[in-house]
Amino acid sequence: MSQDTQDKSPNRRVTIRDVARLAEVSIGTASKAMNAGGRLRQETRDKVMRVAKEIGYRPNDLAQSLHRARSRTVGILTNDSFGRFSFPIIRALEERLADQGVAVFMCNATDDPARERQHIDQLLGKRIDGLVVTARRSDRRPAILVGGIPVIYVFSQADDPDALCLLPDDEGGAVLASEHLIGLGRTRIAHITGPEHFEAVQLRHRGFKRALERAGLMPDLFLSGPWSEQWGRDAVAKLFDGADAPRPDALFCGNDQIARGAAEALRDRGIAVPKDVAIVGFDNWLVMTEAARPPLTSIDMNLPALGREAGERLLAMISGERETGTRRLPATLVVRQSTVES
Amino acid sequence: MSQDTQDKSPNRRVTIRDVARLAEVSIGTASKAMNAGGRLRQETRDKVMRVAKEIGYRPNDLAQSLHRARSRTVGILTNDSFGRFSFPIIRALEERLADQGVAVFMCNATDDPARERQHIDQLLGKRIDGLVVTARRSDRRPAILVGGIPVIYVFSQADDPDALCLLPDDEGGAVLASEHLIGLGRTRIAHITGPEHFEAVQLRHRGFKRALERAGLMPDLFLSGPWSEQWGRDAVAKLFDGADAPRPDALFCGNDQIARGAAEALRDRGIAVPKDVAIVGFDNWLVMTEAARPPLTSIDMNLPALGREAGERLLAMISGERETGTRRLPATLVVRQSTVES
DNA sequence: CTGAAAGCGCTAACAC
DNA sequence: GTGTTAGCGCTTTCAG
Repeated sequence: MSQDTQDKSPNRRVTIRDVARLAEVSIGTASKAMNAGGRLRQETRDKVMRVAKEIGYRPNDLAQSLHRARSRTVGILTNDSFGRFSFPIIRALEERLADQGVAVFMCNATDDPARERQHIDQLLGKRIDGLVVTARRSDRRPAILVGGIPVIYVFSQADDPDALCLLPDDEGGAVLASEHLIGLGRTRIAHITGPEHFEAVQLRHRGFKRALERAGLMPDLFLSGPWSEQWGRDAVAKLFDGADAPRPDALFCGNDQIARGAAEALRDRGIAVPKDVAIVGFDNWLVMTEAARPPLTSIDMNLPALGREAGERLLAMISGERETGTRRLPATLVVRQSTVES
Repeated sequence: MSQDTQDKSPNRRVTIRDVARLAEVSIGTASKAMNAGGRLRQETRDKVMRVAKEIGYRPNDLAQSLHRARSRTVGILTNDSFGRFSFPIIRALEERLADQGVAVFMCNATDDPARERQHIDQLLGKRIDGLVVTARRSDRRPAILVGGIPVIYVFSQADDPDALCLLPDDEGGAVLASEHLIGLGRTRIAHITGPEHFEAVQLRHRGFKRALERAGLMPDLFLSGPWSEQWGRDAVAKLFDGADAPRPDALFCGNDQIARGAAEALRDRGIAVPKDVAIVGFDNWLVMTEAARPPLTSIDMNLPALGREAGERLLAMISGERETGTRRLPATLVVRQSTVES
């Protein structure tokens, strides 16, 4: 019994030495047999493999890593406490790396620099081959200084021009949204969005202006506030309960929560969506877009694609390629009933 | 330049040998100095430490792990593709473990058994000291067979009685919700919830019945459907648009989405919440509870507490304690305006 | 109090 | 073809 609890490592302690002994070959031969390389009689190779499988041998990555100077391990440092944006990215990243046998350490720093440093130290101790940094907001952050290992910033930007940053194309997404509304024949389009200090807000605003100006429309309806449904409702009150200025016939919202709030507020006023007013959101957050009445057309930032790309670039950097600069990945328009009658 | 790119490991390759050489001591002495143990002249210890700091020495965890048979590393395997439930758990778990210098490998299996096996193999190769398994639903799953390392199931259950499973107390949460409504003087309480095959649905239903029966009320209003806002709206239609049976004066909903849909549907009908009908949701998902009109009273499963507890139990198991069985952690009631006028 | 040396599990270079 | 051996970086007896 106490034997039983102590001895709870049936196949963990199985070493290549054991395989070699049982297969009646040298330890070097056994090693060669396991790794595809090396000239070996097929017979010998087979015998070794068979024995290895039988006794449940599993090479010790730690020992391997010690030898090659690669741990096949990377770290991911996130500051998005809620996880809404980082989770899809991390998931796709992890998936992409797992395909190459690279495992991912997850660290959450919650915007605490001390915690962040502590995590990085720990990761360096574990000899990670690379590091991915994510954040809640895509505003600039101080670069992380780790001696010599590749770092990549996803959904986040470092203030170092040599850093590689991967971001969604906010401006392009805004153009997509605006042109969709313009294509629908709308001419009084308002942009209701989040706090102006977000770079994403500025970029989306710029895309909005660009699209409207190109179409000969005035991009004069711009409202900035918090990222909440309540703000969506309030903004609609401002736009529609006012005196006599011509009312908007379309809303491009900075996120889906604002869009949903706006949709509800219009509904409360008996204004028909999309007939009287069309709405486009941003994020394509299904719990919002699909539950809203009507379901919301929205811009998808393709976060999983961002995560996959990050994985690929990181692998490239680990194998020696040098990558720098800011790259933006395209967003996509997802049409639902808030712009097009079903 | 090419020198520069090649040589991008300023302090990664610094070994204890270098420290020893520069501090003019033997390598064994240097080691003793780094680790608190061992009898050493303070002077020597200080010199070693100083040199170590100067040249940016950081012990190689891989080498250490090879020696002790502990990697100070655990794996977490998740099947929650959306991340809504698992993220808070993982976050708290990671935090708890990081405090003890244990790093966490994150693996997402997305309910694919082959992928899951592959991940586990990889983790075993990395010699993790323990494994945490999470899932989207808290229904039973086949136990994971890993030779001898501690496994713990969080927000998920294995069909092995020897497994340690940590879950929220669904039944207790339902009692809390129901008693809150009963305490408000409501007598016709309906339970609108998710699909019956979820164990959580059954448990919450049981708690609901228990509380009502104890109060001498009839728990006869039970509606099961999908986990969506739409279902919340539909259920309200069934309950309130019907003929002449006395209408409910309170709704206990299986999650916050259903609760929000119900609140909206009541609003559409001009039924006052909480005056005419009080509503309690489940999950305390802020984007739902706070955006709803009125904001929703809800049951919080305390996911972070669950994650922390998982971390603690896992550490205990790693240091040899034996833990088995299913443990449920208490839920909490969070009161908002859907039950109590502000 | 400090140095020397064995060995954790594995790989790669070199003998045989 | 297969065996031997020297490390990867570190800790830990065991001598001195």
